[in-house]
Amino acid sequence: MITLAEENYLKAILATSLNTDGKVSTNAIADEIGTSAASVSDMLKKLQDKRLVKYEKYKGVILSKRGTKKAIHILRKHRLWETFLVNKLAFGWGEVHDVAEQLEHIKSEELVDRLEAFLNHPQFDPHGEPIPTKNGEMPKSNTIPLNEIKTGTKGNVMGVTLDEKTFLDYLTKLNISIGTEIEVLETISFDQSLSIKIENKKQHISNDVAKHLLIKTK
Amino acid sequence: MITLAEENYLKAILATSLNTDGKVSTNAIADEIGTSAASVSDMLKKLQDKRLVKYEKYKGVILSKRGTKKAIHILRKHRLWETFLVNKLAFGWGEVHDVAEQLEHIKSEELVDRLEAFLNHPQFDPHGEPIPTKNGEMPKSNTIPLNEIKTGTKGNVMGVTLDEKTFLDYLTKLNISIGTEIEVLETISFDQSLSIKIENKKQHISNDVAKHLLIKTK
DNA sequence: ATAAATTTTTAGATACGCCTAAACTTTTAT
DNA sequence: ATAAAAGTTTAGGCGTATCTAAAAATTTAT
Repeated sequence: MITLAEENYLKAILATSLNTDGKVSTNAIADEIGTSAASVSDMLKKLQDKRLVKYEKYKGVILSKRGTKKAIHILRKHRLWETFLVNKLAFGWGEVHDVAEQLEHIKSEELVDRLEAFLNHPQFDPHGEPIPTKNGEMPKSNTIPLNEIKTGTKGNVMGVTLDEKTFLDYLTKLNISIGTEIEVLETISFDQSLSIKIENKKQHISNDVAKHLLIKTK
Repeated sequence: MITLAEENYLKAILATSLNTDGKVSTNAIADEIGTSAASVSDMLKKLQDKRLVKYEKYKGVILSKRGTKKAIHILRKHRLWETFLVNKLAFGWGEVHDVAEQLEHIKSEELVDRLEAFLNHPQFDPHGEPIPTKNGEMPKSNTIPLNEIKTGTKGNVMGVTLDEKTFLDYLTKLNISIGTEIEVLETISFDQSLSIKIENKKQHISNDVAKHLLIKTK
């Protein structure tokens, strides 16, 4: 049996390895989880014993095949629940993370499969992140950040790459949500900020905002 | 903070006190939870310290006001989730209990309220049990067991009072589910068994089955 | 290349929740 | 009324997961 704490470690190792690509350090995991390096050391030994990670003292850790499968399954559940919360229960973008963090640990294959079907087999969650399939594959999306699309072209918001409440609240204020059509009218060369059109209304956003919006052009 | 184990004890004490009405014995709780009497003793002391129960050594335990509120809230979540699983995810009667037992511990007032609204404020769960309101009130239903209704009258199944897989599976076989209309044709005085009519088909059931079917007559 | 700084591990403690065995209360039977 | 039976609590121990402090290994700087 795999415990709740162990599941959180696997998830943290996966998340960290996606950023750094490769072996993950004890401290990086401690930061991600918000615990001490000592606790991480302890736990890595246990995960090693259960063959969920490959761990060498002082050298870092990577997920084993089994560990990767487990971690991706947790990620799958997390993103399906987030989709449920936003699409069915009308939660706001920023409010779902904590609840999904609890729901992702519910153990029932049947539940996950039925939930996925109930949501009509979504490929991406409300933040635009890919939802792993039952087999652990990641759907690839052909989106690009808004600040990289050509002036004069239109596209639809498919997701965001920043999960901060202040950012998501600002998007709501700008009337931007998943699916919103945006046209880039002009790019200011001075600060790379953008003039855009949403539902026939002209608006102006910083490059910093634009780069976190994933757009699918037609 | 109230732990998962503590929540399970509160739920068990509530469930047991509903059957026996009054003080609950250590052994009764141990049976309900499936643990030793010693563990129960331990835990009752902790719950006492947290003012969730009123406990006197060797004399039994009852829930405090705060404990009752907590326990009813857990029951509310359990029954709302069961309703979700059956009504939205098309789970069968017998399959939902274990999953609901996990879901009931998810902590988020917002989630519970939105879930309730999403389910259209149901008053009874798929087993016919009342779902406590946000204030902790229990909806009253005017149902009576099938073995107590007059011969020759009709009614609809509103719920069951036994939550055993073999029983629920047998009901499925008999074509009985929530809402099914049943007419009592005859009661056999020898063994109190019943001849009934469901969708124009005559069937015969034991008194033991009939007494666990809650009927609402028109 | 050696010392200093950083990172990581080990050691020792604590809280939770469970267990078994033994001791103690209460209830039941004679 | 007393002994036996049943029920309950205490004592001691175990596994999980966490912490702080100290030791060890690795990396960085001089």
